[in-house]
Amino acid sequence: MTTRDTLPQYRRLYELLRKQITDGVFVEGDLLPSENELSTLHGVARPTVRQALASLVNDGYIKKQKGKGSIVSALPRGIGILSVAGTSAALSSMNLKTLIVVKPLVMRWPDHFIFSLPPGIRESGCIMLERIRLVDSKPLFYDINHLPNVNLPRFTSRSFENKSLFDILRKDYHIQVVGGEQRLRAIRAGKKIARYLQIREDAPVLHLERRLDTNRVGFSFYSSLYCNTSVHALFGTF
Amino acid sequence: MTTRDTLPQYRRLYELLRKQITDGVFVEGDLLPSENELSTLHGVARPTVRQALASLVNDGYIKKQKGKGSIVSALPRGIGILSVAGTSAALSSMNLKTLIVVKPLVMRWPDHFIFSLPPGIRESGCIMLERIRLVDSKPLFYDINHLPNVNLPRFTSRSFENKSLFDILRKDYHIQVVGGEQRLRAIRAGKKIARYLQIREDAPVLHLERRLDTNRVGFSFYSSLYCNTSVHALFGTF
DNA sequence: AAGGTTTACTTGTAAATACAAGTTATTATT
DNA sequence: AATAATAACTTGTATTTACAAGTAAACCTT
Repeated sequence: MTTRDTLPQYRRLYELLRKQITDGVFVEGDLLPSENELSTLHGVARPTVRQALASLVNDGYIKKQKGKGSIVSALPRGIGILSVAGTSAALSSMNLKTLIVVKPLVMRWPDHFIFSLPPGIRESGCIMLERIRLVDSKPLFYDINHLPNVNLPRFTSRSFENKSLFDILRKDYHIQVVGGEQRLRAIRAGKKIARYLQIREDAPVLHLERRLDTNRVGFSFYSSLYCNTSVHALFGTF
Repeated sequence: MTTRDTLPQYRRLYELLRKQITDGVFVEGDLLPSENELSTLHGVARPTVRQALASLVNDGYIKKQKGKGSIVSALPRGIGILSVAGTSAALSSMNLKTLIVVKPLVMRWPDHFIFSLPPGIRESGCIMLERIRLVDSKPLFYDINHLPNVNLPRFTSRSFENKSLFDILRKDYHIQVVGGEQRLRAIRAGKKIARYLQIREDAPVLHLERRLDTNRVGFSFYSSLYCNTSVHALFGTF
């Protein structure tokens, strides 16, 4: 059970301000109420307010300037690559469609997996999911995801059409990405990648491999993404 | 009026602990001294210690666990160019050399710069710096940096041999990167890039363009980096 | 010896207070 | 009217104090 009643005050203030920003109560360039104002407004001490604001800075919602105030940043935070968010969030403004290449499938972990697996994970196998993301009807990403096959009820029967894997994990399974590791390479497209992305063989392709760590201890999942960057660059803020 | 040339206490403690971690005084899995110990050791209050530790957490050097302590994380094994801080740490363990292609040079900003410049920056020109980084005597990346030519005394006469631009800005000018924007592409190496990186023309190359925002208002600098990822992948944690 | 309990640590949250330092609008001076 | 000084804000740094909550080892009890 989640302790929403016992949520720390600074966390509650963070959630409130975050919602106000995402809901458009404050827009880019706006100044938040000053720390003292927020302090009296919500009946907490200034250090508590500062703790909330520090989290907002950390997550890229605001920037602070000494002597001036807390300035709201641009909302469409294209995150994606460096921060903790999925690729769907980064592309929300675009005409994005998802094509399922391989539906969620329980299988054995690959023998030579790029990342080392935590103990006890390999035994129960993994769930694999392959998708192609289309932007303006042209294939842009091809991504392969591997998740530990532990305590994810009805996962394989879920629909992943035009849905963010991150969102499904967060909303339906209360799993949040809290960090991870990534490796980036520019490679030549092989036969398979060239076919999926509809590009020439040997065309340069971005290959991004990621381990996504979550709030569930020992639960990390893995993403291997191939991206045709000839038209769209991968874009991100951090 | 003399500007205070001393760092804030929490910054100084951050630098000290950071150095001890990168120097191997503390290795992965070690516990740092407790907050109270650090407090009495360095003669600062615990909130000040916590401020320093929070920065170390933010930069990925440690992880904190309630009831246990501050646990030193593993240093990035690859080329940690994607992390906001701690780039030099990743490189220090490797046989890294830097070759200056173009020494820091004051010039006009390029007419068609990839990023839009803040107001008042274009007028005073920019400092450009081109380098090639060699790992095990083989060129790995070629990077072009543009910095605003404002209030950076003696910058052009500094040595950048085997030194991180981030470190010099942070330590000598109190400029810290607080965020930014990046664009990633996989491209084919042109003549110039192929020569600099000693690879075949048309070989796939990673192109990373970044705007680095700092704690100094209006002071952003820019980096364009070409990387041969055939041997080493670009590595990052988040 | 094995098990649970206590105790002494650790970090997390929160408050009140103080002053430094940057920004901006107002006021006073020239 | 233009300029300089001032006042009234803002965030930044730092201390002290207090208690809550998680961890682990020492301690008892069985």
